[in-house]
Amino acid sequence: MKNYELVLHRVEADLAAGRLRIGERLPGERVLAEQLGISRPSVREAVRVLEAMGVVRTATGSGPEAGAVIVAEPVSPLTAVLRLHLATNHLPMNDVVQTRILLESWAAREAAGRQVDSGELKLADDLLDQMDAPDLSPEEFHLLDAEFHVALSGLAGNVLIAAVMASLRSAIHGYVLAAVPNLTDWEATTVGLRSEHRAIVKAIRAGTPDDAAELVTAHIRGFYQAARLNTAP
Amino acid sequence: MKNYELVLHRVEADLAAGRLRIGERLPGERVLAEQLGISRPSVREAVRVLEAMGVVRTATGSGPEAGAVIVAEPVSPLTAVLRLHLATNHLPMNDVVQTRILLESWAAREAAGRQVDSGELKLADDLLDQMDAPDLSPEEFHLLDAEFHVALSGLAGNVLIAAVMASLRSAIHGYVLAAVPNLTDWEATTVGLRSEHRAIVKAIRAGTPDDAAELVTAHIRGFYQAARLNTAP
DNA sequence: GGGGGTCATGTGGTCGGACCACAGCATAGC
DNA sequence: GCTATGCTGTGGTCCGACCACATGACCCCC
Repeated sequence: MKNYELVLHRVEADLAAGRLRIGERLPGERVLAEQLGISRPSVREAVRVLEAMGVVRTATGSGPEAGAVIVAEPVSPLTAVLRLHLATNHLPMNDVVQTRILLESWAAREAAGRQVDSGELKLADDLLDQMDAPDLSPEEFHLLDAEFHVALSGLAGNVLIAAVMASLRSAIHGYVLAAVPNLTDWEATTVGLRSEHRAIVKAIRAGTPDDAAELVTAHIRGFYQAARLNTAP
Repeated sequence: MKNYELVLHRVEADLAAGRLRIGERLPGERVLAEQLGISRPSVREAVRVLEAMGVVRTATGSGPEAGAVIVAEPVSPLTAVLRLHLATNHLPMNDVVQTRILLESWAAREAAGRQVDSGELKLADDLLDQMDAPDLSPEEFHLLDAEFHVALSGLAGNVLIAAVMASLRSAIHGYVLAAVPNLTDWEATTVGLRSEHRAIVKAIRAGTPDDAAELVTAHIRGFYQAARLNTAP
């Protein structure tokens, strides 16, 4: 067993046993090193891994915000894993798109089925209004688009699926932007996407699960076909 | 920008550009440190993160297997992220179960729909035969069970979904085992699970997607209800 | 007594150097 | 020709030091 794994196991056990809770601080690196009988560099390697896993956030200085604070941020590590494995070309873009369709159509169906109240839909509406601005760059448009889709996924009330969706969108953001030139007509594309978004929200509000799921599926599939993103980048 | 992030960006860029391929070796830590003008500890922190992300595998010694070799192992990092966030209690077990049902029923539907050839089903059959052994411990049984479910998910041909499924199973393995005492009758449970497994494979082989998906959904939901695992641990 | 500036303190961030264990390979010796 | 030994390069670990930063206590001046 490598020394830095001692720290990982210790922290995981402390979390599982409730000895460490979100918002609390990890012991200082020097203290942790002495407690476990290992060196500070070994502790640091473990803290780095925990940081990459979205379990701690480190900051310098003093005060309650400094040090290694326990957080629960699952999106960034999932994003990192996906991005890196997309980069190795051993994760076909087509599989990512297929997963998006599966998760998002499910979320839309769930949201429509459980009759979300209009307060939850307000964020989505606001985002759609922002996307109506006439002079958005592709980058700005897609950031709002991603936020909208993530918000929709959140309506289903499943933390894990929402996190995976958010990380999927973040991971492929660069690839999507790079594919914009493949579109024959950017303006026409945005008009279509905008009206499809409105239709999806309308279906969820109306409480018609099958319609909502179908609209989402067609929406995603249509864009990736237009952008020719269904093959490995 | 922290120094170890220099290494991460450098490696990700090299992967994306094809300058680093799977099976190749990362430059030595000392070399990397000098190339980027940073210290070896900083490089080591980055390598640790890459290792945790399933992108490199490190080993001591010399020869082609030693050093930091580029690999593509998405399951272990996903497992680690899920396990850690389950430990923080900010990821409800119910959401994980719901995700399992969604992914696995989809995979079963896909597999049944595309008429997998019997060679691909042989692994699943073999695992089911092994699970018929009369004196399996709960631990052994669930390991085989997990392997069976992961194999099924693989039949759909989506690398990402198969990886997520495998990591879900690994992450909850401990929780499942801990819940075995909740079952009123372990023997009767295994008999039921075994026959359900056979029925699922039969439906896939018969090419009846709706049946396959429905059987998988009932199978998973039934077990978690019996084991009372639908609430946070 | 109050207010503002200054320094002590503790945090992570970084560095250089050193030594160890390990695996493979070149080479010397038989 | 074969074996055994040492050389080489790899990651693994440690030590000690210094830096940048944010805070809070302290002190001086008004």
